[in-house]
Amino acid sequence: MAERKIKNMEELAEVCGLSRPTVSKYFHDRESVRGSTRKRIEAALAKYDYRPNFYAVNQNRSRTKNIGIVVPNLADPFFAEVVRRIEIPVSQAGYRPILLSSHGGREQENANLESLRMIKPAGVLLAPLGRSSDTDYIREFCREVPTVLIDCDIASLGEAFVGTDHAHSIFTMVEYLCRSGEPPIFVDMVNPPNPNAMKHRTAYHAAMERLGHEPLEFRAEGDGWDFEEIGFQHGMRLFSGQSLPTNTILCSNDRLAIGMVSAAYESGLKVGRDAGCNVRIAGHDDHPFARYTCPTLTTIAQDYTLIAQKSATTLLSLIESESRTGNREVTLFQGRLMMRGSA
Amino acid sequence: MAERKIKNMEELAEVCGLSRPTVSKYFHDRESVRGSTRKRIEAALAKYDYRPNFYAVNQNRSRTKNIGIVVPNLADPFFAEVVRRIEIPVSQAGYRPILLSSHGGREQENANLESLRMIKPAGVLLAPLGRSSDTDYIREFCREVPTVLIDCDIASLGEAFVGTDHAHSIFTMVEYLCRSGEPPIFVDMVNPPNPNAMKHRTAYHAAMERLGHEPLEFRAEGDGWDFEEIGFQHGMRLFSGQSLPTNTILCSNDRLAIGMVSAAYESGLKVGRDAGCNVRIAGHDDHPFARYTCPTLTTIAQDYTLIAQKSATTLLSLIESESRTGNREVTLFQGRLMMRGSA
DNA sequence: TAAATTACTTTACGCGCGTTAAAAAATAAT
DNA sequence: ATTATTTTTTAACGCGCGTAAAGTAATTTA
Repeated sequence: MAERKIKNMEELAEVCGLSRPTVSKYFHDRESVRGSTRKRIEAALAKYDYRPNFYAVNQNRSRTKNIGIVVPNLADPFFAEVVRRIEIPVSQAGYRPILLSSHGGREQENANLESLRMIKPAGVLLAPLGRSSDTDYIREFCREVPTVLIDCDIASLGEAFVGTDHAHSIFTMVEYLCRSGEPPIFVDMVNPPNPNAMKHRTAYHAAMERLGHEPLEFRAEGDGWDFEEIGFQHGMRLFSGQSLPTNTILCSNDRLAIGMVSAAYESGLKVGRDAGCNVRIAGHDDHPFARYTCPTLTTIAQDYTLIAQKSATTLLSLIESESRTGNREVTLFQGRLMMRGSA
Repeated sequence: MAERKIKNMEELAEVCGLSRPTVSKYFHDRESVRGSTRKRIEAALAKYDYRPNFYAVNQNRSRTKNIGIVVPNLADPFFAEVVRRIEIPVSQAGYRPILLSSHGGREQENANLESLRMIKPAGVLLAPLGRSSDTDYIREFCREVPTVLIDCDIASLGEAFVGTDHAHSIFTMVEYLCRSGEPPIFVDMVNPPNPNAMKHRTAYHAAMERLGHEPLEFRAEGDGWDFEEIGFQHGMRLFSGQSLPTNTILCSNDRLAIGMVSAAYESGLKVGRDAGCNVRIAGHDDHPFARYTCPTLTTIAQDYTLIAQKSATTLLSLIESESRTGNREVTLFQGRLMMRGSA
């Protein structure tokens, strides 16, 4: 392929028989040069192995073609799936996605944003940790970089927010559970590290009151993101005692529910809504594995695809228009009730 | 905090009452300047909001402080967990991890490597797609960038390889299954997109022959990475007919097994090794959810932590020593049999 | 075919920092 | 206090590219 090593744009221009500014123009917009010129450059590009120096290109830009994506925890399938769906349109629009996971920690989230500031990204898609986020720092960050929040809304931060209407989805679930059997007890952690947990809790209370039932709560001890284990442990405890005031459990998220279903199985209880079942268990999120629990998990589906698409297009159009108008767009998608076997 | 905006190192040096080269030296190694000088710089840093321009810093480097991490599919929990454990030591060593997922596709894998080349990384940790990888391209890449392969070995590519001894772990599992019940049938996809699938298959055949049993295979149709669904679909089919020649199923990986367990449940079969059970199902990988299937999944644990640590330290020491000696180090960790309820 | 338009070339400066060599200053050792 | 040593300063060049101005060449329009 190569006979001679091209080390910079100057040399590429030379072998094209063109001047450097023309070649530079080409890289900035291939259509901005005459067809015959374009062909000469592309011929050279095919023959020699040259790529513009990434660092030199970006050095004098106040905004680059990078887009940051920050999520609380990549090992959580919800975020992994969302990210996957965001990266596609971002790449297609000619931007480079920079993926950062905060691993559940506030310091890491700040470090990630700090790290992004250095890169001068065109924009950032941020799924914040929520309660443990450093709101002041994020506010500061948003002033500097066009940012769209995902999944977990914080006050009035960022140019836009895209997420799920949790009040609606929890109400839908509670209403369904009440209608089809005993009213549910709500299970969550004492100090949930994940976003939206509090939203679920208050939505549950509101729903129960609206439907004329007494809210019931079980709050599980435990730290970290190992929700299945926490759900399992507390499930074992709950199912061994006689303490359950109702046969219906609504978990704040699917991962807790997955642990609970497993605990029920180990305890010899039959989960489901059919006659002969001992307990109903429902979750929230439509976790990728919710379809494969035994029985399959009744839950609320958050639309990964819509959330990802909407947030990506919102950020992209924000960037292209260069307008930071300030009228913050909030998009809430409604979750869908996935009636499966467990409740 | 700030009274005056510091826009470059020159200005920072000014407010420190120092010269730019001294400040530059500080950023390169804080210990290389006198204590009193260091304090002046750090005082200024606390007072003003300055960060060296990332692009200018790297512009003239042939190697930067970036380390690329490329995985086949971040939505697969195995890789998500490995990545999480790699990022920590990499950051601590002062490098910046650049995470890229190939989303299961060859083009994306190449695009990721291409993208990394532009960044001039100090090194790359690559978990290749395996069968669908572009071996030639990767070889080319490895010549340019110090690369350590993870999880899936390819010929003699890269400076080192870190993974699991699949032959050993499959033998361990087959031996256990044969000893404790009927010999297993091996289940995998016709065209598995994930790495190591072939390795499992040949290891299964070898193990069965060595133990004096006839190898049995079921190869499932299906495309993509939605292994649970494929396992579920074919499980439903297998369990509805009378076609199973043995009551023991060894799935090539846990995700298939998770789908199979679910299908067994839906088919009214009891999974497990106890009397009264209809079928035994085992997997491989110790997927994060293997602990929560019903019953819990017997599988082989790959040590995420060891693989991540070893690969990170190998790459880091490779980078620091600047030696590309050529004697390729291959590290295989032995998987551990996780005897749970399903087999 | 001349005029008008578009595309390209030449020249030159700037970006923020790395880096180096020689000179000056500060500190440590004698 | 003098010398030796370490640290800092001054001055200057380079990196690869963006970009702007002014001039030249090629192409299109009338």
